[in-house]
Amino acid sequence: MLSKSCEYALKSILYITKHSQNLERVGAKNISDDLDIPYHFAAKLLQILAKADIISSQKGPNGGFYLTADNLTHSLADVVFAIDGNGIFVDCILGLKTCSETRPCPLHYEFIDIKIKIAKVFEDTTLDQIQSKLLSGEFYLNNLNGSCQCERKNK
Amino acid sequence: MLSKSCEYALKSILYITKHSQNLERVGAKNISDDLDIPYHFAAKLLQILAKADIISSQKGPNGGFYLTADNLTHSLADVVFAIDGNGIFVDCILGLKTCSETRPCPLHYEFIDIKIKIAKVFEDTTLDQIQSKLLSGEFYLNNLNGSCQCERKNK
DNA sequence: TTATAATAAGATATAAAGGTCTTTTATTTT
DNA sequence: AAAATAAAAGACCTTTATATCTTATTATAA
Repeated sequence: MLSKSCEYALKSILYITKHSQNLERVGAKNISDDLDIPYHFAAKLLQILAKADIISSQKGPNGGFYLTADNLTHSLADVVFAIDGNGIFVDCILGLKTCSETRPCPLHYEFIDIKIKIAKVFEDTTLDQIQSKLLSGEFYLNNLNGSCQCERKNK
Repeated sequence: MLSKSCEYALKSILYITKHSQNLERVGAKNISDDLDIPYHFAAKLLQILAKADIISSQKGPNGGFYLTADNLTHSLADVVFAIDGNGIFVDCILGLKTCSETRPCPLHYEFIDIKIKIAKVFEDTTLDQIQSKLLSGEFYLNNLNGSCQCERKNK
């Protein structure tokens, strides 16, 4: 559905949203540790998001990533678009480039609805709107450790 | 959304459904040519579908792939399952293994609905039900040739 | 008994994912 | 103000997974 990169990017920005109020900064290390994302992979994705002005960053001691009031107005659709592009919102389910109203694939009409729904979920989820929900603790961003963690690497 | 393998497999079985009535046989060559699928890739996928009893095959001259009355009762969900597994129907959008009702990710409830809808489309599309629709010619399984075919290989 | 077409195993290419190292910039600390 | 340090930015490399190609085998109809 989404690339690993995009899953990581979404989890990361949700993590920042939860852990950074009032321009507090969160380090890439914290993000990668808490969400089980390879450190340099997370760093790269955060760079892309920062360049796209979706998140803000600060170098140096006590630096890290944070969200300005403007950043908080972004939706998760902006993140998906920055990492994976708009494929999930528009591409033909059978991968046909010329699939359209005038030349529909056999699943075209059914998947128009689904793709609109998917787009709606991501577009409707803006960071400022979801922040309080995240803080309430009723949602989780990481897997359980221990028993269920089938293949945990020691590094 | 789906793997390339799965896109190819779905297009192939829809092609067979359209071009094989009364146990007529369709060659892997025809399928691969008409749908722009690498020949041996198509052949491998068709093997998997044949082994899973989703399609039928016949070796030798005038051999090929075809659909029995029993094959025609299958849905596209069976094809997706045989090639990609059930991930698209059940996996967490953020890739969390432990995401569930009791430990939901921030997008869990929104995507439950979407995944059910996706499953429903594939499950509801059975080959016998879609066959007449395919024969009517209102749906397309391949891209247009020529102008739009950005990077056509000569082989 | 020959040509045809599916079956099968395995090799190669390409893309995605993950890792190493260096550079830059900002903040401390002295 | 200068030096030390922390953390992001960036270039590049390795590994793994997916996609594609090569070659050989087996079954069957003519």
